[in-house]
Amino acid sequence: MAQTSTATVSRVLSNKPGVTEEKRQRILQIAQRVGYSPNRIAKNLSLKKSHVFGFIAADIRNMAYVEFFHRIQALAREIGYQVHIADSEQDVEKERVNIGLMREHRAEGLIVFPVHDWHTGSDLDHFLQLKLQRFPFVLVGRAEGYGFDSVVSEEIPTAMELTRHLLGLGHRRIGFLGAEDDNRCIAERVEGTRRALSEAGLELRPSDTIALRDEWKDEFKELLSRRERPTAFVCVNDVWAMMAYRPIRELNLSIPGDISLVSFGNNLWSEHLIPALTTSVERSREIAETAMAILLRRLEDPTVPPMQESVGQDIRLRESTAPPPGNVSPARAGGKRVARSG
Amino acid sequence: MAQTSTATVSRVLSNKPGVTEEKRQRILQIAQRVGYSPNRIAKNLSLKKSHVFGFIAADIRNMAYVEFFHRIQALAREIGYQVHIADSEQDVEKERVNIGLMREHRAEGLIVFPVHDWHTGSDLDHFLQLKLQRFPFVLVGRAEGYGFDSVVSEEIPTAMELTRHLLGLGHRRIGFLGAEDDNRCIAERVEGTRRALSEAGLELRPSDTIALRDEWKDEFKELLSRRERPTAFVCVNDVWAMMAYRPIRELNLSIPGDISLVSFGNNLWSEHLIPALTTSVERSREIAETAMAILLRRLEDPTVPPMQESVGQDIRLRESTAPPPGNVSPARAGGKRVARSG
DNA sequence: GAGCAGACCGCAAGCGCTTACAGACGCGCA
DNA sequence: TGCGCGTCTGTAAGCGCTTGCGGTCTGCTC
Repeated sequence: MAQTSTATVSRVLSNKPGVTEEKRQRILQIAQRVGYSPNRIAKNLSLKKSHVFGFIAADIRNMAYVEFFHRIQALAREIGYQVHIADSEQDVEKERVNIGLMREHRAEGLIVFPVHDWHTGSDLDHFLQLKLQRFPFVLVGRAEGYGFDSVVSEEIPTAMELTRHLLGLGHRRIGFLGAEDDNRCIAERVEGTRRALSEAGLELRPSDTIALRDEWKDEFKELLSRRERPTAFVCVNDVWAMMAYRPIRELNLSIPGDISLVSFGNNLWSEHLIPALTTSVERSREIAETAMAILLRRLEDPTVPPMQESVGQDIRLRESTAPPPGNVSPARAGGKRVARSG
Repeated sequence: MAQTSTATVSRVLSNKPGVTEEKRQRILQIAQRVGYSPNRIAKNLSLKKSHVFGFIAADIRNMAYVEFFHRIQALAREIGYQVHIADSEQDVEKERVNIGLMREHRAEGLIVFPVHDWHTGSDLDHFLQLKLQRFPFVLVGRAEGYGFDSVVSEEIPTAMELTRHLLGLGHRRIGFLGAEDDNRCIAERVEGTRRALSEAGLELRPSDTIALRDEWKDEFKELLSRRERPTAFVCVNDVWAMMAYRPIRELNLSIPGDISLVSFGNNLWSEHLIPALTTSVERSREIAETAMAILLRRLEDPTVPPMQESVGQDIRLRESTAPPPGNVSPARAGGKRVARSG
């Protein structure tokens, strides 16, 4: 307090009207001089608003989040919000306490990548409770059947599109790398592959499906060594695809000469692989923006019905796909693929 | 307030002694029943402690942070702290406002990856000011000459070790990929390479040094096409290394047959490349732990002299290095490299 | 010159918690 | 019975801000 009341100071520092220009300047100057920094904690307490959103990640180390988080963060900042981040480390229990913590910090809304996608038993109690209490939150990455606000990436259509690309090149036997049952997202990728195949009167054979397991590499090599084997694989993500390069090479098979590979979830390196990998790419930025939009909408009107959005993925055609050996695709006449994209 | 004063309630909810067991139980039960969630904001205000550390990243999208951040976060949580994260987006001005915001939120300490490593002009004013005000903060990733608390990754020794590995294989002309002058970390990598070479009586020729520029790829190919050319390159990071694979391949040269490649900063995919890349790997976890330790130390005793730690990097020998063509290394008798590691 | 609107400004209450302090109570002892 | 002491509990004053309300002052109108 320099020469005036705290009320006046408060008014100038919050840009409220009703203060003489002269006083305003004087106060600002003093504030500047003494290096005054307003106490947000007190401000928030007083305003009964925290200006905080919570972001709860199932596993923060999954880089897939970085772009997403970056965008959320930027959007939040634009409207003067901070985002608190918490890591569930793939543990439902931690997820639960994270939610509790966020509430203690009076986060005004939550954006969460849940640990589980197929909720069994009590795994979703905490979300149901949130919903019950009208606490604004949006689930991302995993669709839900409980009327939660959510945004997901379209897995089935993407899988179908990738598979159709292979079918279009002339492949007739297509396998799947990295299947898992208890993960909805992955299950959907398998499902999409299956559907596209069955559209073409083909099927995804169980024996052509390699699941996540320690011995996958041996199984895979064994599969590749058979006389009758797939000429292309859909990989569940590009880490799997990348891992597949080596056994294929070790069997003296070539990509895409003998085996074509497509995968999900473009990471920035997949274009640098040799051959560059054909992948889908999640529109993280758009997902983030959608999630934020939903949250804000919910905030301004808690009564709107559940919002469930899905955003598509883009396909990047690169070098890892070509017609199967001994076959010339209807579309192209052999030779080296030149498609490129970033 | 159920049947007692707020003071008593406060005491039980903060696990303070001096409350009859009976009352304690009753209060806990009521709290449970009404789903009471303490207001951290008020608590912090009252305690005059925020229980918050700030983490300011130069560019959050740089995945190199994920492991680091994860660890910081975990450590902070263990002692009941939250960490607020801010993104400077490679912009000093944003860095400045981020610091301001953190102070408004009364963060008790800051961990920052500064935007610039070689501070010029006013780029470090804000840090000097922090130091002046005894505000606890630690700079990471970039060494400083101003007596700031800091922890860095050892670049020069690592570069020397990588280069010595190449020298040990018999390489006599070694180039550098991705040089940059105005970045300390990169400059140190160049410097380390240079030193190791001069130890061996060799030099790093300017013409063998490819800098970050749009035309780097053409320059690189031109260099590779000369009769006299390097037989190995040190790459400034593994994205560069990965990008180098292609032009080398396009010239029908092989890795490591014709050209050996080593690089810095192992990302999880570099082992999946074909051939797998020999790289160094930052001990992110250790860096995080060191940074946190320094911060805590400073917190408990603001007067200790500046702490500057450096943590080493590990070298992962993989497949991208071999003796130069027409040469048999003293250590090994040709053939295929089998070194492997994760 | 009295009355009044409007612009400024300060008082003080209040945000939800903590905690120093003092009161109430039970106990043992002289 | 009276006193001192230790234990438990409530009162109230803050923490640093916002803001409704009422007071003061200026300048205008009639």
